[in-house]
Amino acid sequence: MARATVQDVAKTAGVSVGTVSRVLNGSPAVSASSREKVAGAIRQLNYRPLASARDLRRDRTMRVLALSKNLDSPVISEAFRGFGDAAAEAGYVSLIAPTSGDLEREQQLVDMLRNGSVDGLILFSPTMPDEDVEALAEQLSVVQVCEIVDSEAAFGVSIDDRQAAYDITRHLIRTGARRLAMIGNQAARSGRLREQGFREALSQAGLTAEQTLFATGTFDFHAGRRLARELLAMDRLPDAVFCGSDTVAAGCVREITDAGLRVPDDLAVAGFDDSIQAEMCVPELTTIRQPAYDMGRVAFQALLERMTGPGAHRRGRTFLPHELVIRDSTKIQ
Amino acid sequence: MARATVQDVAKTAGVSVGTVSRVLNGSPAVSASSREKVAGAIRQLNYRPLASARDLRRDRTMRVLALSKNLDSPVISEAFRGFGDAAAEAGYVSLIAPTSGDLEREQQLVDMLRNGSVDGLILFSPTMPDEDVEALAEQLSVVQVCEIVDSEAAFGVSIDDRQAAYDITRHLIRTGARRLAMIGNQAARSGRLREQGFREALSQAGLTAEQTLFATGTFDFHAGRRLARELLAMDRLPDAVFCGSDTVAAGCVREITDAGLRVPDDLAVAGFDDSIQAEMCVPELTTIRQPAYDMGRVAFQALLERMTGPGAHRRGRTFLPHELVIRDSTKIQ
DNA sequence: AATGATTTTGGAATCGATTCCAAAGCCCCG
DNA sequence: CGGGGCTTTGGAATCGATTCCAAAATCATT
Repeated sequence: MARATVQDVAKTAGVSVGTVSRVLNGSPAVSASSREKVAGAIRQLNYRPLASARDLRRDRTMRVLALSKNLDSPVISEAFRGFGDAAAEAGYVSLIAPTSGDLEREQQLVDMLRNGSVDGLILFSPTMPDEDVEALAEQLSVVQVCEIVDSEAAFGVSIDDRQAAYDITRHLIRTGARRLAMIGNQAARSGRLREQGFREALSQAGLTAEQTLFATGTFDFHAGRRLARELLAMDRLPDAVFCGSDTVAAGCVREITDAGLRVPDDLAVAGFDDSIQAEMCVPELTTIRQPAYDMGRVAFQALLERMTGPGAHRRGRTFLPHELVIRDSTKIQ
Repeated sequence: MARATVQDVAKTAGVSVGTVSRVLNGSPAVSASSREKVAGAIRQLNYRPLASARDLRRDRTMRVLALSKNLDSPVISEAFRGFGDAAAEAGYVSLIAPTSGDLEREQQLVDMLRNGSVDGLILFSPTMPDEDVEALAEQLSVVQVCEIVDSEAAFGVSIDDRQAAYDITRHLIRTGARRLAMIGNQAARSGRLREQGFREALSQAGLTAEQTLFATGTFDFHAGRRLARELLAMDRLPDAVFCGSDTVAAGCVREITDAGLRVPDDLAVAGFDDSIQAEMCVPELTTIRQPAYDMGRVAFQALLERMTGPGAHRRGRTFLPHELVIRDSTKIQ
């Protein structure tokens, strides 16, 4: 029992393929009686228009794709939810694919945009070099989220990572910390911006970083533990450590606690993202809330504009407001 | 600058479209000189075959899709990694889309299989009724993972949830627990199987459940806390509580600890999944390891068989071995 | 050099849905 | 009843890549 085609429906309904197509696409130029006959035939044959044929003719797919390294990041999963909701409202199907940081896999997925498998692309954390992102955005509909290449061609949505790191570092200083350390991720552009904000806040207070550690491989709970161990091995402990993510901060807190020290009394810890991990941690983490859901929504809006909008593409970045969330992993006042 | 077509490439290379297509598809029936000319033209025009045209003609897309409620579950993200790796090895592109438990969204995504946007579908946690899954699997290539409808037509991969719950409950009993409680998720088929295993282990030991609580909305950290509060309000505390997920167990541990009680001395806690949360928890959780990555791989293999295999489809379920991971949230010996 | 076998090529037909154009059908009004 | 305008319809052309068939080119052999 092969798939029914528009021809089969036309024959069954006793009309022409043109009429069937018109019914399918809600054209008003169809009589009620034809509409009914076609609807009946469609039901009878369990007909669905073949996507590839439709896409070929229409020259668009009504599908958009998001690429990220991982799926298990709370920020990404939340941003994708916003993206997906906005996409659905506009009649688009949204898909996501993890690249695992593998360039070849990423290329294969980006090719889906190049070969018209999807109409638009969201990049969360590209592995490819910046100039490739730029070249891609030059021709096709691409929007970056969280990690943004500062480019003419590409459009991006994120928080102001530098400012956010600045804000939370200032909070650490305000609560009395003088010897500050940082555990960051230099592999990510956002990580470098956060380092910058961290250093600016310090130098503005007349301080310098006591220690800055950067993960080499993954930036996760275990990395947090490992790097915290290095902090604990220092001759004189810092007062506070700013971590580039909640997950890493949680690892940090865990290692400190296991060593018999107390957070925040012996060593304050600050995270980033305000993911569920910040609340699961004991003590709960002071962190920066990223408006991930909204970032996703805004990203889709920008993508839609690029896909359908007039020639003049909107460019540059959009920064959404972040929020300092103060909890018990840092000292009071 | 419109997209180049196979016609353009043919003209530029000075050959026919047939030859271009043969080069694209690596047919041996092309002379070296033609091959070179075509390769040059492709590079010059930056040509990519249009997916929709190719898919239409070939009647397949080399794309597969996975559907799940959420993205942020560690089991799902890991299973999808296995699925994606296996897919890539076979030359398929794998995509994932969250449904948010919304039936309409799910239908729209399932339609991607019906209308040939993808060749196969993996279902992690369908929202649609069982008979719909079955009807779908009757006609098209569908494989279930984790949550499996026990059907003739559908093929599925999971662990033996009943047995796993039985095993971990027996461990609780072995370590001295007599008054056991459970916090589960009756909304999921796997949750119901786990409840069954829990009860079987109890009755085999001549015990009955002291308390069984089920989440009504989401099954997450906060739900764990909320339900743990109910346990703590009982006249006489249970010895141990089996939770249907690590995340919920973590919430449970947190609530118990905040109440000034100690895990496992006052109340032992067991989780499920062996996700990173099990290690982030203090004390770390005794739990059941699901071979999520392998489940994903096996699921793709099954899907591939359904997509390309001969008429006789493999049916039924495949159970992969789980593993009891003993940590500090349960008593020793 | 001719013949046959083999390799390589060109180009038309095809996949299925959409769209455009012309023709047919309908309605209304004088 | 005829004709101008409107609605509705049929069907061919189209989107771009693949594939099949026949023709052309090449090669080998005598």
